[in-house]
Amino acid sequence: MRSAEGARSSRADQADQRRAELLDAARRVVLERGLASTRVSDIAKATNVSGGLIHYHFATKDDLITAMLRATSESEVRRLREIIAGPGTAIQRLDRVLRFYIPSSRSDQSWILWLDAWALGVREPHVRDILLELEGGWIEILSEVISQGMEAGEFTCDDPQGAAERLDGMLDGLVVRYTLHSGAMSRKRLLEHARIAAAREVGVDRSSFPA
Amino acid sequence: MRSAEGARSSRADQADQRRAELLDAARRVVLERGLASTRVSDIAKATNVSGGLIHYHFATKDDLITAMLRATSESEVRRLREIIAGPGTAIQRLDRVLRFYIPSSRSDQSWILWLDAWALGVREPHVRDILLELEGGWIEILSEVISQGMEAGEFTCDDPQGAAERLDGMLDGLVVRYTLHSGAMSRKRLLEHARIAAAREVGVDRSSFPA
DNA sequence: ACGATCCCTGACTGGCGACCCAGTCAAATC
DNA sequence: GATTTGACTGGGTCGCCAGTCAGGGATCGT
Repeated sequence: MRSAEGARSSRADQADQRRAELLDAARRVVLERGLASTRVSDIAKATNVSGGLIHYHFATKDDLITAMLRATSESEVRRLREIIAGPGTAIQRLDRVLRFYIPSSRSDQSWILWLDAWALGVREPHVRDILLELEGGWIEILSEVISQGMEAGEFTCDDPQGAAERLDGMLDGLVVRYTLHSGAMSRKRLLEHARIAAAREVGVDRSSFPA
Repeated sequence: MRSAEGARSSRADQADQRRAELLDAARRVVLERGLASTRVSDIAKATNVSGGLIHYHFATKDDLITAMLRATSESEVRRLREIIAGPGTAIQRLDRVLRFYIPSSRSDQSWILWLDAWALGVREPHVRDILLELEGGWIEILSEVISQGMEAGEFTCDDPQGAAERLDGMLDGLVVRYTLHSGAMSRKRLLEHARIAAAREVGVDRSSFPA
C-alpha cells in the first residue's frame, strides 16, 4: 500500500512485468534461433536473468513457449481489429489488411514464428488451439471487411466466408514461399497476387486498389 | 558376378536397398512422431536394425533427414509429372492435379512432413533448396497444364505463371488449415475452394469440373 | 584357400539441457 | 524490529541421445 512512489509496482505487478519480459525475450530468441534450438538458458541470457528464474515463473519450457505464442497471437488479432476499425472505404481497409498480412520487408521475419508453431501444433493440442484462433481471427476479419463492402455497395460476393478462407489460405501459402525463398518472390509480386485475387473475390477491378 | 541366384543383389545393390529402406523408415517415423522427437534409434528400431548401422550409411542424422526429404520430394514431383502426362482434357488433368495436392483422407498425414520441413528449412539451406525445388515443381506443372488448356482453346489466362503461383499458394495455405484443424475445414470444402479458384484463374465456369 | 572388403552389431561415451533446490536478500506485514 | 512472504541466484543432478568403436561373420577377388 504505502510504497515510496505511489502506484509504483507492487510485487504482483513486478511479477507480471517480469513474466511479460520473459515472453518478449522468448519471442525474440525463438525468432532468431528457431524453436528447435532455443534453450531455456538462451531466454534467461537474453533477459539478463538466472536460468532458475524461468522455472520460477513458468513450470516448464512448454508452458513458456505456449504462453508466448498465445500472447503473440492475441496481440496480432488486436492490431488487426484496430486496422479494420479505422477510416476509409472498404477497399482501402481491405488493402490495409492485405498489407498487414505481408511481411513489411526482407528483415521482417515474424512469420518464422508461425512456421515453427505449425510444426509444433501438429503434436501439441494447446498450440493447435492458438493457431486455430489466430487463423479464425484473420478469416473473420477478412469476411467482415468484405461484408462491409457489400453493404456499402462497393463489393459483390456471394460467399464472404468462403472468399475469406480462400484469401487467407492464399496469403498463408504465398508468405511461406516469400519467407523461405525470398529470391523466388518479391514483396511487390506477393502484394500484387494478393490484390488480384482479392479484387476477383469481391468483384472489383484490380485497379481499384490504392497505388 | 557369378552369384547363386543370378541377378540377386550384389553388395552394392544390398547397400542401396538398405539405404532406401532406411529413408523409408525415416519418413514413416518422422510422420508419426514429428521431426523434433524423432531419434536415430527410433528409425533403427523401425527397420529392425542396430543403431550403429544408421551411422554406417549416413554420417549424421541431418544427412539422413535431408536425404529422406529429397527422396520424398523427388518422388512426389515424379508422380505429378505422370499425372499431367495422362489422358483427358486439360480441365480433367487440372482437376487430377488439384486432387493429388489435397490429402486423400483424414488419415493421409503426409503433409505433416512438409510442415516440419518448412520450419527446418528456415535454418538449413539444404532443406530450403529441396523445398524450393518441390514448390517450383508444383508451380511449373500447374503452369504447364494451364498453358496446354490455352492451346487447346479450353482456358483463357493472361498470366499462367502468376495463376499457378496463386493456386499453389492457396492450396498450401488451405492444406495447412485442413491438416492442423481438420474440424474447421472438410476435404470436400477444400476441394471446392480449389476448383472455384482454379476455374476463375483459367476463365471457365466452376461447373466445368467433373463431378 | 585366404586375405581384403564390406555390412552390421551393441555396448559405450561425452556433452548437453531441462529442471531442482538450498540459500540470499529485500519488501511487505505484523 | 521481528517475522513472513516472494523474487531471484547459481550450482548441481539426472536422463537422454548422436555419434564412436572394436569386433564378427559373410562375401568378394585372386
